[in-house]
Amino acid sequence: MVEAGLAVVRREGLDAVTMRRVAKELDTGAASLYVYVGGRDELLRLLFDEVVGTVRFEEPDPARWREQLRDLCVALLEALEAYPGVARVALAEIPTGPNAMACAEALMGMLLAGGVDPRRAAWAVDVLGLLVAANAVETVHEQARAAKGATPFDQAAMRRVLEELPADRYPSLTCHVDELTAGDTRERFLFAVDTFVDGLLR
Amino acid sequence: MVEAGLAVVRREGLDAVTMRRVAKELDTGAASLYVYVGGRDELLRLLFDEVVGTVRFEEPDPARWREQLRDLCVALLEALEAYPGVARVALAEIPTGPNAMACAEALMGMLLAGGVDPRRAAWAVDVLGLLVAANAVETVHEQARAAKGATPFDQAAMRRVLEELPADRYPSLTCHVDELTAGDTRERFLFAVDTFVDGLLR
DNA sequence: CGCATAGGACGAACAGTGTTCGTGACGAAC
DNA sequence: GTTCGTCACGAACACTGTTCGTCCTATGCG
Repeated sequence: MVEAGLAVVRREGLDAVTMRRVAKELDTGAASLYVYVGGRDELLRLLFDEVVGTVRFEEPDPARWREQLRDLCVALLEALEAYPGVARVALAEIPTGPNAMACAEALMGMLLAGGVDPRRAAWAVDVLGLLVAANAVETVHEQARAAKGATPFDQAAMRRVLEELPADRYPSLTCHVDELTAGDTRERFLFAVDTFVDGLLR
Repeated sequence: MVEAGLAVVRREGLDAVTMRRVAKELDTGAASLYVYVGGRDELLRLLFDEVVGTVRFEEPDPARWREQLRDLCVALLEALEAYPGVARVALAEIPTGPNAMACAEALMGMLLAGGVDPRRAAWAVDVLGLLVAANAVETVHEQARAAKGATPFDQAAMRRVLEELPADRYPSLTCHVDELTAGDTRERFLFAVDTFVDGLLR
């Protein structure tokens, strides 16, 4: 059943995951699903945890912790991007599924291995999760627009908006249009994670 | 009309902002709204920009730029928290309203005043916006649960989840329950912003 | 072997949602 | 006074999540 839900997400996105749609995927009626799952929200939570469960990670190694942390964040982002919209579930409420907890455990372990003190490490786990989820959501919307509209990237639209801004009221923005539209989502995501970890190390 | 929408948001949250509900607030029918606004999405965009427009900020001052940046982020967060759910609009797509752009302009100006090079500053504006929006969404959900359930804070629920975790599979998490549940949302938000800016300064 | 009972499956219905269409009413211009 | 155009809006459409009550099956029991 989770499998059927994931198939729908992969093909048509999270919004297409309605009880009737998933039921049709299983050749049954919508009401039958309520025997196995409490409701749509619970189904979405299960889907999210299943997606998070697809990422594999290694034991924290003090010698390579930063690389490991980076890799884990990227792997998480890629997993969430493969199932468009699922990241929104993580923003709706703090995930507490077993796979999500395993991921948090790994993040925490890596930060501790890096010598970050427990308090800052604990809060950093939260922030990193937020960054991954928020970035995944943004990427998905970009993909959706790319698939529908003519512009392959959202950068063009953003550039147009910036160029039409009055230069007298928005001097800093209009002076740096190139910088503001530079880089793809992956680069920007790595920038966010890397500078945040930089900050963790003072 | 935006005013009516904001009144509904303030009292009942973003989910209560339906076309029929806003129409009733204006003593008219839902169909009449489509004369002034393209659809629900556009209405939500207008609401978001209006909320962002309530925050006031000063000219970037190289001597106090970090304090100014912090204050602006906090002001933004508080504005979004006052209108529960509106922050979700910013996560659904990159805001391009005039007030949002003015805010981005101010952020960019402060970062540039602080000597951050334009490229990193441009990307940082994005990340800070994401952090504010994501944090606002999280706070709202906490407020909603506090208003409905018995637990005044979500911390108790989180603590319960952590304490029921098997210690052998989640050693780092179960060892640091106190750190993971410490601090309120405001503290955690300031931590995120401050360490990110720390990272910007190497 | 026959029957009863429990449990899952599911059609229909309810109360909503965003959006559109066609009708109506009101006011202004000629 | 008549006509025209613009705005207002009730009703309808195609959906949504969820629940209720019925039906059918399949298994355990006598």
